[in-house]
Amino acid sequence: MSVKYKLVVEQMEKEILEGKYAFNTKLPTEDELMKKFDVSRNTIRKAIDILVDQGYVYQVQGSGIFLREFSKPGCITMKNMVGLTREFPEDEMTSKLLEFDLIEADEQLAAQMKCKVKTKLYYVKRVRYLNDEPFVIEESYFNKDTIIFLNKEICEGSIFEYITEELKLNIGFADKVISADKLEQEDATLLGLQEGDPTLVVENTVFLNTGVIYDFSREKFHYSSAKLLTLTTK
Amino acid sequence: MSVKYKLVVEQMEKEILEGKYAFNTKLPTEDELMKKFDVSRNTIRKAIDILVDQGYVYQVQGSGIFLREFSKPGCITMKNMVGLTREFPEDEMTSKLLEFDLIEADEQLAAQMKCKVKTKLYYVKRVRYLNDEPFVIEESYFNKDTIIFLNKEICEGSIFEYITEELKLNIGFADKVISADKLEQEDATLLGLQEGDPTLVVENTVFLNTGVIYDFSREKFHYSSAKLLTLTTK
DNA sequence: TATAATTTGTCCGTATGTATA
DNA sequence: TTATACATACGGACAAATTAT
Repeated sequence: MSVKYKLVVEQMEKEILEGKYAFNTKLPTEDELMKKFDVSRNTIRKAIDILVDQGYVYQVQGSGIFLREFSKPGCITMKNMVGLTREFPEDEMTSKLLEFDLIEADEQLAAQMKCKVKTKLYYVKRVRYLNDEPFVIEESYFNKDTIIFLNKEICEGSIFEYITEELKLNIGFADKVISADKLEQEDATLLGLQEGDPTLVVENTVFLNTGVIYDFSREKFHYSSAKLLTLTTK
Repeated sequence: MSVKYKLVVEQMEKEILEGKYAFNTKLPTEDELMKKFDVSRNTIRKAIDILVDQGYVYQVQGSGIFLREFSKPGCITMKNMVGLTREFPEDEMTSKLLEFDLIEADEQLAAQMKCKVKTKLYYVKRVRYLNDEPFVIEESYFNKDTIIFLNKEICEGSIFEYITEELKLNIGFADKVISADKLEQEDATLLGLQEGDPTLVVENTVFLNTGVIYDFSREKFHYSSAKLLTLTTK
């Protein structure tokens, strides 16, 4: 595991986060980066492409590579597939497992997860707290055909790590549908809000790299404390 | 303007939209695409990268290129910088100009647009209707230093086209911060909703390719008819 | 204002590694 | 195990946009 462009990305990301460059100032040119990392131009350009995609930098033809203002404070960046633990390094993120069950897919779930009706699914409901304040309610459905085993203990830790490290599955991509809605009584109570108050809803459909859906989840965020960030590039 | 990889993207996008391939089925291999379009492997890979980014296809090493289920019906894809006219080809999108003014930036706007207080800004407030139903309230601020001229007529057409075609400015990238909020009385009326009802809010900060902010806008969507879609790739 | 140098963008060819079928 | 197909990496050439002279 010594992919050159990834090493370049990691090193440059580190330098950027350490504050080595100021916003809208020039970074080293591609030529200089080639010499610095002793790799080809293609490798540098591949690494820069990733940094552009992640919103760290932008390039201007004929001019150079510039630092972009990134990470609006308190925002959850949507570029990550899953797991918001790392988004708030300064804050304390805890979670409480409310429900854990093995159920069968009804028609609606089967349609959303592109599986057959009555397919066995693990159902997990959690509330996550940011500095002891309720932040998001999370309901997940995992297809048992792919996630062959799950239990409460795993759900109280990191499901993501279990899937990638233990089951050695390769997560590929995800769809996220974002909307707003009125809270029902039960969810409102969990978030410390009133029935009918707004909530920011994110529905995730998560695929393995093979195109198989293994997870569908619905997150209901506390409307006044959650902000999502997406970056677009040309 | 005959950039090869863009021609490949356009042609493949066309074939995909015409339904030439079924979901999760294999597309031609990179090798076959090279021959079909008579270009190098790098050019094919660059084109495929874009199609992957747009959510059309995914690649599996050693296996092939597969069609991904894209475009959830009725969703606004966030991959586009600006302009939702094209998102609803089947439906009729109209808009009404509510306010047009030349104002001066207060402290908050100056901070958001990274300009000096009292910088001249064009202020535009519109409501947009989807099939005659109110869909979104849009408030935009354009920095007059960059957008040197704007009038009501332009605002009633496509501001985006005016900026790119007439002013020949090169739009580079955008930040989008998504949240949910309670509607105030005035906005609720415009959307045909009640005060206190939810709204899906998107705040856009739009940059030229040089890193200069020329536009800040806030969109308040009708909570029950608007859904945003973001796609993540590894 | 015009020209040259700099810097990124596009495109080609080749070789080898790695995952999948 | 072998063949296929995508992933990584190198090199070179020229075009286009910006910046410096």
